[in-house]
Amino acid sequence: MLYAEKHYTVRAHIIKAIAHPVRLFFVEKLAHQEYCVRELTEMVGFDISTVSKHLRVLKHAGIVVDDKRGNQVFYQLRTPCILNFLGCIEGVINSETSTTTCAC
Amino acid sequence: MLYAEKHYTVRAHIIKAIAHPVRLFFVEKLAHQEYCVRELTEMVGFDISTVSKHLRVLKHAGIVVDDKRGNQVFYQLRTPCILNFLGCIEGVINSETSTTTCAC
DNA sequence: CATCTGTTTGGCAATATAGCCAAGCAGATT
DNA sequence: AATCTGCTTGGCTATATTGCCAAACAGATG
Repeated sequence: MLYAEKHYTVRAHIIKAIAHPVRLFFVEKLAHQEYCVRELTEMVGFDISTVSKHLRVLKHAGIVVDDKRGNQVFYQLRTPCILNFLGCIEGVINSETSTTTCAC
Repeated sequence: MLYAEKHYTVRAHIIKAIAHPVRLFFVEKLAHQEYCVRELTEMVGFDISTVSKHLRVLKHAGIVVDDKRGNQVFYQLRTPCILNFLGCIEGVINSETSTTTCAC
């Protein structure tokens, strides 16, 4: 058996963190500038507790960092290279033929 | 609200397809050569029905293609750029400081 | 200190996911 | 046709995820 489960579990955990519409949106927003929880909440229209939990998932995965200033918590993308990955997803969406190559 | 839910749902669906240890392993294996279901099953040690369902998830997401030859079904990576994405995940794992840049 | 804003946490219900087994289907082979 | 191998599908249980509400907590401000 060639399958090193732990190796792939670690990586899958990180990928899973961005495998949700709201969290994916946050990753893109937080790539350009930092936002506090309330601002992000207004953007997506979910309950603030839901947003807080999504941000915790991203933080735990090492994708974003938080910075508490006053009574606000600002989140920011920690690993900008995640964006390149997202370009790759566009390739999957746009490719029509089999075994297509894409921009990234 | 700036959040275009459908746009992100489509992309999250694709990412979710590779956000599982076994499927991530398959993506890497199938990038180098095609394998049939039985071969992949032997590699991971799960029930063949479980493996078949994982492959269906990858296929539905447009990440792999299948090719039936005789009574075997061969799977192959359809969008090799997915591999670049995985390099990015290594960056997340290895980065210690905040807002790190990585290779990709 | 009381209160207001901003955030997190706990708990719950609804839904989705992952694994196995059993059964079904499709080509091969005899 | 019977059977064998290879794969998929259906069904089930266990677990994980996602959303909300309510409550708790932390700084700010009055």
